[in-house]
Order: sequence, then structure tokens, then C-alpha cells
Amino acid sequence: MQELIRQSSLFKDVGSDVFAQVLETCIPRSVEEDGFFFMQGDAASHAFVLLEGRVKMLQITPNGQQITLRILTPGQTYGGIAILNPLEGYPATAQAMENSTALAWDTAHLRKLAEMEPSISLNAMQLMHAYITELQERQKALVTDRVEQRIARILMKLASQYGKKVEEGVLINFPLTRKDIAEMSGTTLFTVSRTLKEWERQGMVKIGREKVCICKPHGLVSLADDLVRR
Amino acid sequence: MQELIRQSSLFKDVGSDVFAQVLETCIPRSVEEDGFFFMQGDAASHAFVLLEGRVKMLQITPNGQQITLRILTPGQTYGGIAILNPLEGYPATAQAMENSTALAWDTAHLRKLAEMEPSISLNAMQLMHAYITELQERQKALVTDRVEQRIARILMKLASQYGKKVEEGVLINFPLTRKDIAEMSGTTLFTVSRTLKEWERQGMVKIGREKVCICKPHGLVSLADDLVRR
DNA sequence: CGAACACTTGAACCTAATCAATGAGTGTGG
DNA sequence: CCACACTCATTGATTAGGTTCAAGTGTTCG
Repeated sequence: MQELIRQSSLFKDVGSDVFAQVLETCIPRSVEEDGFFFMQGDAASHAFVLLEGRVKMLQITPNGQQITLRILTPGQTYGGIAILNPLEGYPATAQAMENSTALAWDTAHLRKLAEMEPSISLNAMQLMHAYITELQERQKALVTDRVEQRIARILMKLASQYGKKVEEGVLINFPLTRKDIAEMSGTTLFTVSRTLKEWERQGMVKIGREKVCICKPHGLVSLADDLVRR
Repeated sequence: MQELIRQSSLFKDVGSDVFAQVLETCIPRSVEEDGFFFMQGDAASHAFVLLEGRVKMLQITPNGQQITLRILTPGQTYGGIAILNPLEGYPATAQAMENSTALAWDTAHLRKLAEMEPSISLNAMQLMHAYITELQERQKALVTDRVEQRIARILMKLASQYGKKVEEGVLINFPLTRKDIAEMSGTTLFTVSRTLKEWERQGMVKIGREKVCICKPHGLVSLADDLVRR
């Protein structure tokens, strides 16, 4: 566990004296499958480092449609925004995809820690910067790419993050429904289904219920990067 | 000028002793119309506060399509990412829309200043947070809204930022082409043209060459928020 | 005055959403 | 262990919403 925190993007490079305080001030927090760590707009009172499970960051539109922003695995930080004053609301909702455990730090402690160890602030900024870059990439994709390319991108990203080598290729190593993919790529589950089927026909992927395995990564890459006029 | 910096989101709340240093360490930087302060991917060596002019933050796709992320006016901060180590690239390009002047601070100075005055770090994070929120909003709009709603949103935002009361309504107070609007709302200049014309027919806006004036803000709001099934 | 730029408009086309019906796989309780 | 319910997935038909392309009209400016 200490290992995970030490490697977390928020507390890496923290000196051992301050790190002791980091450990002291944390609060464990468990959430069951489908439960929430926090909801979009809640006062941002805590930052989290995930220990176990998987957590989905998402937005919900007024008419109930969901947009999945990212999927987190153990060691990753979320809600880092809490280092600011807690009047800020969380910009998204954090929902557990399976029973999950995290450690939490509240604003007051975070700020005290950040004062002792400036690298924590820098780390938080680095996190935010990485996230901004990702959001911008995604926005670009939404505006300029066709759905097929967006799906390809999402699959490659998931594969690089959670891929597991199996004999047929790279398997995305957790249950992933067509709907999940649709919410990540900004389309409908129907289109995802059709697209995956077509790719399977071409031998690029192998699909099953809540399962995707990429056989020809290169094929996907060339699809995603394709400069096809649209 | 000092006033502008004092009010800038990056250096607000900075004590007068440190503020003196802020003034000392800045570098003025002027860019002509259509010139660049920096390009996406460049090493993020400086943060800027705009003094005069207008600056467009944008992304360019491999096939030349542009996406306008935001338009900056005097007093606003950009490239704040430079407070991190300069290995990070700027996540977007900053282009002058007219002859523009800004003040710049480099990473080394920024970090020294931030060490003396922790509120600078917090301010930078606040900026990033605001930007993240905006990006997420926009992403939500891209996925769930129809083009008409997105255009309505963009116009309202521009009006609230740069609107000027005139007798017919609220005028967006700088030259703004259909293409500009298209790049901000993720559509084509044709669709923008048609949409604006239709709105003019309904008396909601008045349009001219590089000019948009909103006559019935309420009409736009209800369009943007419309929960129309699509 | 001519060239460049901003805008408009119509027609054809096309992507992907929507809706409806059906099939396949998984889990649970009797 | 089977039947039923439930969730996840497929597939086809239809259609709306927007893009693309082409042609033409104003406007501004050197």
C-alpha cells in the first residue's frame, strides 16, 4: 500500500519525513460497485488515491446521457482538485465499477502537506496538465474524427493501459460492454457493435460478451491515424 | 499595466514585496496580427499575461483543420503551464488575432516566485481547474448537443465575455467571422451561416459582415438548454 | 478597378442516430 | 438442474442532421 502511494503521481518525490505525515493524515474510504466517491458539483473536499478496484470518472447530462471521461486503476489519483479551496466543485463524478478502496486526504491536510513539500503542488499541476492535454486531444477527436477512428483510439488507449498479452493478441483485461465503449467514444452502443463486428470480419479484433481482444494493433493504429478525407 | 497584472488570475493576492519581484522579472513580448506567441508542443518556457490585443488559443489537426479553444482579452493568463518544468509542451497554440502585447515570465522565475508566494501555485491550479471545467463542458456539448445548440452556447459565452450593450441588443464587440464561430463550435461555416440566417428570420439576432448582435438573449438560452430529444 | 475576402444558397450525399425486433449468454431460485 | 429473468449484443430499416461541393453575391481594401 505504501508502495502505491509512493508511486502515485500526487505524492511521488515526497521526502520521507513529509511522507510519514502523508500516511498519518489519510482516511481510508471504501465504495461498493456502482457506488460513488463523489458527484460532479459536490464541494471538492478530498483528493483520492485508488488502492483497489476500478473507478470511472463521468459526466451526466441533464437528459441522463452519460459521458465516460476516464477509467482509473490502483495507484491513480483523482479529485486532486481538492487541494484548492473546497468551494470548487468536483468537475466530474467518480463511480466505482467494482468494489473499490481508496485513501483520501482533505483540503486542510493537503494544503499543509503542500506547504511543507512544494513538489506536491507541482505534482498536482502535472496531473491537471496531463488531464488537460488528454481532454484537448479528445475534443480534437470529437470534432475531426469519424466515429470509427474514435473507437479505434479508445481501444488502443485501453489496451495500452489495461492490456494483457494473450495468444490471440492483446486482451483488454476487464469486463467492458459495448455501452462502456460508446460512452467513452461519444457514440451509441449500436454503432460500436457494428464497428467491432466489421473489424472482427477483417480479423483485426476478437470480440465476446464484455470482452475485446486486439489481434492486429497496427491495423487499428492506421485506422485511428488515417487522414481519410471525410 | 500594474493594475492589469495585479488583477490577473495568476498574480492576484500576491503580497506587495513579492509583487515587486513579479514586475522586475517580467519580459514584454509583442506579436503582430496572425503571429504566434507559441505553438502547440513547444517547450513551455514562459507564462503570459495579455496586456493589449486579442489572442486565440487553438489546435491544428494533422489535416489542417483548426479548433479554436478560447479567445483571450487583456488581463487574462495563458501558458500558465510553464510553471511546471519546461519539458512539458504547451497543450495548444497561441495566435494573435490583432497586434498584441503581453508580459512573460520564464519557468525559473515563476518557480522562484511561487516558492516565495504559495498563492501563485494555487492561482495557477485555479486557472487550470477553470479550464478543465470548461473543456469538460464543451466536450459534453460536443457529444450531446446538436450543432444549433452549440452555436447558441458559443454566442452566449462570447456575449457575456465581450458583449456590449447597443440599442438593438448585445453586440459581440469585435470582428467575428462565420468561420471563427464554426471553429469554436465544431462545425462548418456553412452551417453557421444557415443557422444565423434562420435566427435572424426569427428576430433573435442581427447579423452583418463579421458581426453578430443578440436581440433576444432569452431565445438563445432556451435553445441552448433545450432538452429536445434528438 | 481588380483581387481578396466574407458570406449565402442550393443540391447531393452520407454518416451515424434512432427505433424495433431478436438472439445469446449469465445468474438465480425453485 | 432447468426455467425464467435479465443483461448484453446483433441486425435491419429508416431518417435526421450536417457536410461537402459548386456557384454566385456583396464588401473591403490596396
